[in-house]
Amino acid sequence: MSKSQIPRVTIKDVALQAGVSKTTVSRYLAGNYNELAPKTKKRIEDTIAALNYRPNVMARGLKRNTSHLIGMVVADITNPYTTAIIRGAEDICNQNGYNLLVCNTDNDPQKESDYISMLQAHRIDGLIINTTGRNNEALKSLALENIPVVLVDRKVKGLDFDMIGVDNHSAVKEAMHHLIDQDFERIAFFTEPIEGVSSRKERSAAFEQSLRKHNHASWEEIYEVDLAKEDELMTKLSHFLESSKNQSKAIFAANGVVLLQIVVAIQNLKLSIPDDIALLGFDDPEWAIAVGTGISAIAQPTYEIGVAAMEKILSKVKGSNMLPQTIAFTAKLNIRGSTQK
Amino acid sequence: MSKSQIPRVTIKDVALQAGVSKTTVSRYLAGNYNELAPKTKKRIEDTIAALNYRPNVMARGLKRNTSHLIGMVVADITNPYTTAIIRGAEDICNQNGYNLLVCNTDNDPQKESDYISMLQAHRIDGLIINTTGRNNEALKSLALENIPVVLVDRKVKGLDFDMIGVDNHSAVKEAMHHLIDQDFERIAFFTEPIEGVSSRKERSAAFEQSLRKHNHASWEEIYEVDLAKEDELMTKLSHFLESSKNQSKAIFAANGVVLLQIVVAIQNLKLSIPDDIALLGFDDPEWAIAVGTGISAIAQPTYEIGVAAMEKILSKVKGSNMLPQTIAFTAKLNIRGSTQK
DNA sequence: CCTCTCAATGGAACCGGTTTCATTTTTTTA
DNA sequence: TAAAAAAATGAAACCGGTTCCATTGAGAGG
Repeated sequence: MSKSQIPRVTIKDVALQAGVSKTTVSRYLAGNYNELAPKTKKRIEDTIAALNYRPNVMARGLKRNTSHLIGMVVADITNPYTTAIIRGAEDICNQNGYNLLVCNTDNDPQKESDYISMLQAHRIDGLIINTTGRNNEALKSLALENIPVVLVDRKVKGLDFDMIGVDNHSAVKEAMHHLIDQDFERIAFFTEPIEGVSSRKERSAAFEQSLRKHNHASWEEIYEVDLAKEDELMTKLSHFLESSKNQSKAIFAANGVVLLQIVVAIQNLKLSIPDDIALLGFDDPEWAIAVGTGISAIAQPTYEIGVAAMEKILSKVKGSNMLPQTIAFTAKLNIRGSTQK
Repeated sequence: MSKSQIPRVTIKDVALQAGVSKTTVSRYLAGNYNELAPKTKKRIEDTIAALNYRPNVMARGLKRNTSHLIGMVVADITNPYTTAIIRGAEDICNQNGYNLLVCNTDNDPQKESDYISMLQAHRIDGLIINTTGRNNEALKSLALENIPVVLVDRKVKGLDFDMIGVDNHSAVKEAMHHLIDQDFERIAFFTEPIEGVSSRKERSAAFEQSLRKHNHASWEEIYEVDLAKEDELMTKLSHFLESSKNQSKAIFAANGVVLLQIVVAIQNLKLSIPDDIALLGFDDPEWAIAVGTGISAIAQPTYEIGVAAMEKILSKVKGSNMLPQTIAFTAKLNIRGSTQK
């Protein structure tokens, strides 16, 4: 049983009540006060307040061909990295009178594709995306329709879009410098499956490169772990531990999610950080400071990344046609107890 | 300099190309295949694919008076509690062909009010809100326009809406039972300012009541902390510690955010959990298991709360007129090392 | 063969704004 | 004071769909 619909107040109601035409009200709404007689303006103002009128964004959007909606497609909304970016983006978005449509893909290309379609149907004015990298065609079709796209964290080969992220190479290099300084005999790199994800690729490549440059023996110890598979992390971790018995060792976790899983696994194995094993993470979640004597970690300026991405999108929405650029923020290495002997 | 607009393909283009009327295409879009000759259907299908046509949701919404948008207003999007709820809500939302507009208020009533207005302008079909409790009029105006509202975590006096949350009273009682069993001489409750927030009120009330029932001395030790103020937590924590010198003691953190801050503070004071001080939290963030020997915590079924909230909203959007109800999930107490002597 | 149904389709109004262009009113200027 | 210019306002078309109602055509029944 459906409820009776109460008709909402429209521009026509306001016009009638104020004794002017729709056109005049529309001018008021657009803020063209200079075309309005002061007393007319006042009358409309009062009427709007009295009727509690709120213009219908869909009607406006239909005519103007703009929705005042920005789409944000993220791979994992429960990841603190993601939420910090959303927060930054959302702040700027809000300040500019836009709203944010947030979509969570769980790194599933199919979901991502569906979402892009839905967002397109909503005629979003712009899209910020942390993409799986498997929907290039869909993204290109957005671009064809002149909807600006900004990539966050992950760039995609063959797509010439703006990209906001951090300088993964320098950050990893600095961290590795620190680890190598501490003379660990073995250093392993744990990451989610690299596949086509640019940030994972950059980080693992920088890891390997650092070790090679120092002629360190561990340069091949990159473990790719699918966290969705129950025991995979523990299996690979055990493998590393067994192969490095009686050697001093460290693990470099490629992002915050992996870092947490490794901390938990180490806990379960009743090992101690850093005595049995040192640990360093890319991403510096709030809790890193609270585990043991603190976990060394690379902090990304996540809020700023979100801000930058939204600013870029909005400038394009408003007509800028700067060429696509890659903005790489500098990440900060925070050294704590977990990597100090 | 604004770019030249490429006109998007519309229903008219499809109709023309397929050699039928807009009406017929519209019927196809609505899925009324039984009113279509099979070969007509096929022709439209092909044309849509060929032109890569995607119907404009705004045009549809304007006529149908529905946006297929659900608003979600949250107090703190960086809180894992919040993101887990969003994730649950989003999953259901997506499965039903709706999109989620996420707004982050930072617990600021002004921002909340602005957002409700914006969402109203977008003609959202429903609203899920974790409210500051200071915008009752705005929420009532939504209800007046027949837009269903579901409250999450916090109910508001005077607003007869559906509400999804947990049974705070039972959860706190169970946790207190555990703490009292452990014979702590002093137990303090740290919470963000209670103000009008129902969940905070319920939890602190249950805390006090539990202690009174057991004639425990600590029943007045409720500390309200504004985390935005730099030193407030440390000041109040020190106060508690000094007043309980040489006594065994525990702290009950009223939510995950407070819990994290307390862990960090204890860390800074170089105190040990649970030897110097025991700790238990409402909310069981993923990292709780990884701090020290694990932090005892009350886990809320956050994902399920999000799911339930969205299901409730959608059922109302689709016409259900069940009376408002309060759904209280059962929280689960996970006892770990932090409260065991 | 002619009506009668019923399936298939189209025409046109409508949703609530914006925008173009014309018209009315007011002010300025000669 | 009349003409010209400027300011204020309104009528109507439009945005891209949906929906009501009318129309067409084919097969059924008499």
